[in-house]
Amino acid sequence: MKQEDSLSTLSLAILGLISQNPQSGYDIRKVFSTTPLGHFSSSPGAIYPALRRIEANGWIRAAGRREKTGRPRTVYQITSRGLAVLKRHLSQPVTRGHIVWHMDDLMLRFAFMDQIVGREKTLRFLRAFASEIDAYVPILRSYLKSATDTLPPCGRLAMEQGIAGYEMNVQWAKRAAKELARGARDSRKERS
Amino acid sequence: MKQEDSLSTLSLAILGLISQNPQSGYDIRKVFSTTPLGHFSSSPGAIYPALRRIEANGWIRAAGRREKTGRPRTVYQITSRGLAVLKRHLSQPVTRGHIVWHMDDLMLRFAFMDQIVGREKTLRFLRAFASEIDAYVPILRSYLKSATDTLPPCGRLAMEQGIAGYEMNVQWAKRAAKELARGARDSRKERS
DNA sequence: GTCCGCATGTAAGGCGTTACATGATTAA
DNA sequence: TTAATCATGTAACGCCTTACATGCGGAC
Repeated sequence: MKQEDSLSTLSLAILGLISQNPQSGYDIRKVFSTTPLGHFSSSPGAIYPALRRIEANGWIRAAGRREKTGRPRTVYQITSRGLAVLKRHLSQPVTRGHIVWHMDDLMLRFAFMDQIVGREKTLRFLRAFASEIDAYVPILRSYLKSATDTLPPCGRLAMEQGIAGYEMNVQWAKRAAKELARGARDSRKERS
Repeated sequence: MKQEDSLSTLSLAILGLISQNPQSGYDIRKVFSTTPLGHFSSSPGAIYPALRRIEANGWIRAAGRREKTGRPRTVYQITSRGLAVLKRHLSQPVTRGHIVWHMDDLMLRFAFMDQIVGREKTLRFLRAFASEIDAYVPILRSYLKSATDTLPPCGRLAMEQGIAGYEMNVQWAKRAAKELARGARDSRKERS
């Protein structure tokens, strides 16, 4: 037993990819090693055991070996339980803890969110993301101000880099929300 | 045997802190849990074993238990071998691999660099950092352009966030280099 | 004398890394 | 046939996480 709703970052990436379309371990490795999503593992020693774990939890299942072309592959597809877990994970609220310690997980959630839980929730996510950071940045700033005398110059600059990163994320999230909202309006228009 | 020159991120953080001034595991935990450097562990199960490993490598040594006030502490100080390892790690060239997979290590290196290997090398580091990213961003952009049709909208936006982060880092590095160079000039003037 | 905070630790488990191993298929 | 590529795996190791344990000191 275990299998709570919690997903490691790698499991999230794999489950998200498989949810988009069924694929094999090799396919996933290629995505990780050839696309910029590949700030991930991509090593067989990470991927295949992870697939086993996810399968053991009943979140994916092997759907037929081998293609017509020849070499045996194992293509996995997501199960309904897997989809439920993914949805739950993607629906988690954005907390300060996520902002500070799990930014990578947040971005991954965002990347899959639209297709799994819909545009509406994605927009809410972006707003929560931006406002959590907005609340956090002043704290960092005030720490920086209070420590600026005791900090070595490079320590201060390193902190400024961190703050600049957070501010960039706020700007990005606002822009992204605008674009996605516009996209939603457009597609409503198209449908009508 | 092992103990090559490679330092895990946590080891680097700990060794760097101890190099600045001798301190105990508890001190380090406080730094990690109370300052924004604390996107690190801070849990005893991480810190104390790490201190043991570092000590076993001969990079730090316990320098007297207990303060005058009472409670027994174990204060560590860096050894000459530890300083050599730290210097070697901080002197590594900046590669694309570091940019993509180990940005946290790079920033940590930067934070300690000034005091350990000097202003000159720190400036060289910042320039190399900026130019490695400058060379990488166009690759990301061209990938984005080529994949923009097949990517879901959120996938594209997530990639844009990554690119924006890299560009922010370039700007930051240039500004930081300017400030540090100015600081160097000023202190030369003061000395004269 | 009890309770809380300081300071250090340990044990079990999970997971990623590196490196090696294995078969099967296609191209030369 | 040999080599290269596809596709999947395994074993050893390192290290972090979580959770629990322990002893001492000061405050009331």
